Amino acid sequence: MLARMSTLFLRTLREDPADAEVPSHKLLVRAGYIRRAAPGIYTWLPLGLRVRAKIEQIIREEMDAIGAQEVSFPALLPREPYEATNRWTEYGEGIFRLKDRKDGDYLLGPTHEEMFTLLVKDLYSSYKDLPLSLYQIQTKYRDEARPRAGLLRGREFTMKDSYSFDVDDAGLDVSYQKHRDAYIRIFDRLGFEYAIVKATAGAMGGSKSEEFLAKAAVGEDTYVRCTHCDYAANVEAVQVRPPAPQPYDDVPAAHAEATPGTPTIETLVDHLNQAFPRADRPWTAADTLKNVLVTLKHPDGSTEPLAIGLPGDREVDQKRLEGQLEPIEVVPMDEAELRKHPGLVKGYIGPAALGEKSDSGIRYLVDPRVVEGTRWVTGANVEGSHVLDLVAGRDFTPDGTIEAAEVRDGDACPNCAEGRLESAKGIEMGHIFQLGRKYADALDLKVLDESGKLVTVTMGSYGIGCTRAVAAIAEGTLDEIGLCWPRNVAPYDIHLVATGKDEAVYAAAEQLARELTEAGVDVLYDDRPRVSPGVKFKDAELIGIPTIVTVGRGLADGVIEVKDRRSGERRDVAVTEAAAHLTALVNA
RNA sequence: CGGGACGUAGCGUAGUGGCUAGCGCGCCUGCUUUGGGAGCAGGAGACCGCAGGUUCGAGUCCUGUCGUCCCGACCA
Repeated sequence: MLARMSTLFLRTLREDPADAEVPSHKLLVRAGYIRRAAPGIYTWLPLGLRVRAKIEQIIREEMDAIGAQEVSFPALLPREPYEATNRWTEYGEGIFRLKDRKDGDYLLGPTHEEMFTLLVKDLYSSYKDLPLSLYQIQTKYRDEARPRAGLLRGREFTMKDSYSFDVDDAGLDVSYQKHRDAYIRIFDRLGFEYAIVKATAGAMGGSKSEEFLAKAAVGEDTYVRCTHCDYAANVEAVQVRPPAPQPYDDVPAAHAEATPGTPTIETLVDHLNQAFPRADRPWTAADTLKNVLVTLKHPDGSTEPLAIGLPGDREVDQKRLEGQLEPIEVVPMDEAELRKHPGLVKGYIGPAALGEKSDSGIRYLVDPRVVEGTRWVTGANVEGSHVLDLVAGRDFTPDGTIEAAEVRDGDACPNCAEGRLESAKGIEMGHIFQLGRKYADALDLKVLDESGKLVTVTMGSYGIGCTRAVAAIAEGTLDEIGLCWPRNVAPYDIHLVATGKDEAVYAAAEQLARELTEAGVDVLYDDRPRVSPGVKFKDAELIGIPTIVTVGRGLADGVIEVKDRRSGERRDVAVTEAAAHLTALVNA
């Protein structure tokens, strides 16, 4: 494949677009890969389309290699399948809905679990047909509240989504592992740094789930990894390891004390240290039990109050909380709602007024660190009063535990004894789930087993954001002067620049381009006759093809210049050797 | 949905209520130039986001609306 800059549909921009903030977004627009068409919706220009196609091809090859078969569903979908799984409602405003001329409901597919499930149900009915893995690379639509960072979070994007179908859990484990292995090969080939982390299942439902995160400062996901073992998890999925129950025989009975003017943890700790100083160590926020009230909003519109008890030195992490409650939304309880529970005194709420068996009847869940025997200072449910020496399991019993507290750097690793957690940001590039039987149940996908009995199929779901991958790879590889593609995804193998106005230069460059193309090397040839060398070099660096070859003043000495875009290293190569040298370089 | 910033030519921008809305990049024509975003000369290109309003007069002031970016909320 040979493309000529003189005719390529491309216009590079000298300045950053004003509406872009993230480096990959700026450069993809400046270098002429994409153009914004609408909020979160992009037009793909020739260069961008080639990168996307290369990424998709790598994904395709690795999916085919594990025996997954490619299909293609429509993007425009009827309402009914999504009704059966309740996602027409659960997805809320996140999906684009439309009507046909007969007033029938349609949607632009945000994901295709239902369609795959129904297709398999249509065609297969025996355990002998399984296992089966199907995939598609297709455009998805999600009406994001806030599209951002160019391609990183768009409202239209392409995704490879695949689904496995197995007759039992052991089979699902195998299918999951095959996909996991394929993903590792895919992301290795795509050429960027990533981490595999434990994840929550989110709106997809299901149990076991892992994410592939590209390491990036602009990433929207925060994950932690252990300094000691190989534990890694999205913060949403971190499960705190509860400490052992503590003996409390020598703890005095709980006693309420006057703590006037202490509605916040900070004021309370100050007061404790002044009024009730301890001999061994000062009071800290970690000695207090903070009770936070939230309102749960169910997809059907109903609401429910929830109280969360956690150590006073930790904030509630709403993402973590919602990750476990999905599709329920969580909002802080407002004043009006709080007033409906007269037993609750803002700033002085304590466990005595909480719990399903209490007067308030509000479900009370605590952080896993609040184990039996731990002693706390907490609200006495009276203005200006707190209870000291309140012992979990002795003086109060919560309705259960919940992972709602923020995860912090330095927290103990849930997996090993020694390790500490440290956090980093990442871009979610891939997500694999064991869905289990959620969709098969809802849509009645069953097969006959060996004994002629109907069994529900168990499924896995596996996604890779292709358009997001374009941005994430760009983000992870770019430098101060432009894009800098890994060889496997670069739009062309060689950027060939002819400088000057000497006819011989263009003739030599033309011949080299031809030789390379015949050897199967993709060449972007800058043949623009009246453009100055500086412009050509800047454009080449901006566009970011890994090898830049210049035919110019060296030609008189029989050499061309070969420059590595990333390292900037350059070397002269004899014209006569050039085609062979470059072909070997590209295929290395 | 809340907070902030902002909408002027393809891109980046200037513009105390007052002449024909200015500049740079890019684009077109001609001549010169050709190893680091060239020079000179001449051109084309803008219902100043949209809709109302105030005013003798609005890019400029007011109201509304749409849209963009950032932070938060939300979300593979």
